[in-house]
Amino acid sequence: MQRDWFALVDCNSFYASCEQLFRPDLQGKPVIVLSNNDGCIVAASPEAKALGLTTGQPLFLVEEIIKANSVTVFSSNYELYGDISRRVVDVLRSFAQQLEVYSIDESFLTLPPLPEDQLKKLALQIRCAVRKLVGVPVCVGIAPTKVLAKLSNRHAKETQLHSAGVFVMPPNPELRLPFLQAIPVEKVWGIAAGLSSRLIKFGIRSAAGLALANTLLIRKLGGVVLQRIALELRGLPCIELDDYPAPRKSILSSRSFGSLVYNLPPLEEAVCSYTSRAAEKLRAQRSVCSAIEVFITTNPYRKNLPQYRNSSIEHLPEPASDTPTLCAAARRALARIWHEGFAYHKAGVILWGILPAAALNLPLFPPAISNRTKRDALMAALDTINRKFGRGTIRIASSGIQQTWQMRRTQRSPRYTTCWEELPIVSAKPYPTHPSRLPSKTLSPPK
DNA sequence: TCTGGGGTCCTAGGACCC
DNA sequence: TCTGGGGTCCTAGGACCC
Repeated sequence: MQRDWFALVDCNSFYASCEQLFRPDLQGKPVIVLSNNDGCIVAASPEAKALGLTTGQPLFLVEEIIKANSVTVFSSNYELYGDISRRVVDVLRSFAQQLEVYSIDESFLTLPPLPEDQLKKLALQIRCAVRKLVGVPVCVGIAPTKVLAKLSNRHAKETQLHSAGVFVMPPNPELRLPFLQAIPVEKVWGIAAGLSSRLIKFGIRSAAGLALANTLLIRKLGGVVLQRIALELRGLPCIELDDYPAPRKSILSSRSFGSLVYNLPPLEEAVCSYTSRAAEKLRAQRSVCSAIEVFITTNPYRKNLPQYRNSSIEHLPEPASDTPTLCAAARRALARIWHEGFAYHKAGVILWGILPAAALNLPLFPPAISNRTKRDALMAALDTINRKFGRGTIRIASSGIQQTWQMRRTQRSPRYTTCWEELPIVSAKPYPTHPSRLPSKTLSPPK
């Protein structure tokens, strides 16, 4: 029986593409997007990559390249990227039997068992549809397994000029072998520095080497995880499509501060603010949590300053999801670990012991209007208002007003598609009579 | 001066149970 | 005098992903 195929659709330099989408003047130019707090590069357009700018580089190390080449720099704008991502997924759904949103810029699709040429045609249609309906470029890799689809997509990206950004892995394993031989083992999905150095010690250097390696050796070097990867490389699907993601088992919210924090009050504000965000995510998946962990840390890169990091877990008397209860618990945990005399650089909270809210054991004879009912109603109202008018429209007072610890986002673009005040303005000019006088597009951010 | 944030899965080892 | 074997659950830590 012929099996379905897997397609991996991956947006090219996604965050940079989102920025270019509303700034046509930046098409074909070097653009980078920074991590939270404007710290590292998290996305670079192909033109920026050509200058040597890559994901993960700290900004301050590449300032000269940026200045010398007039690279356009953006702070991250997750409101925008999240919205564009949803639009891409909407388009992809119309092509897929099943779809798994793997990350903000990647989705796996299952496709029916079609001949190779038809698969390629379908891949081209997907690519064109996303480009036309949303506006961002994507590459499509198709293969019999997810691990091979990842490699296929990588190949499509690397050979975009003559592959048109799509690639279908040959169905015949023997024809795939030369392709796999050219791929270094550390480029395979699921194999990072630790595993690859162990594999290389045993002479397994390429994807083909891993596909053909002895099963016992694979098991010894990387357990069942590596074995699954090896089988997938041989074309045997072991990693299923996850089209109904389970609710999160832990929820983390953390940030580095815009500047170092020395005192307890601003640290409490930050912890309450992150707790509010985590609680919001918790309620969005209709769950409650049983414990909350708070962690704080100094800046590990500042070797000249005294270093300290610690965390503490506060167990709740009964599972909860309301912001005031969780904030109170978080502050108790923070009080246990805070020490004077350190320059704090980052804090965060993690919600543990997550259960469906519906599974809560309620008292046998609850009062007509319990405290829980009131809290649930209050939180539902708060979430509704914040969804409608923007995150943080209503927030708990202990998360602070000034928020001096807030992260830096000095170069953020407008939230073009999710905020009424920041909608792009398109200005039209009288149509010129001669083609040589066609104006460049004048889509511009609002002033 | 300046170095992100948010997850998952697996394994080993200990506690505990019958 | 003789003191097993097999299972589950939980947790911490590691490795990996984007």
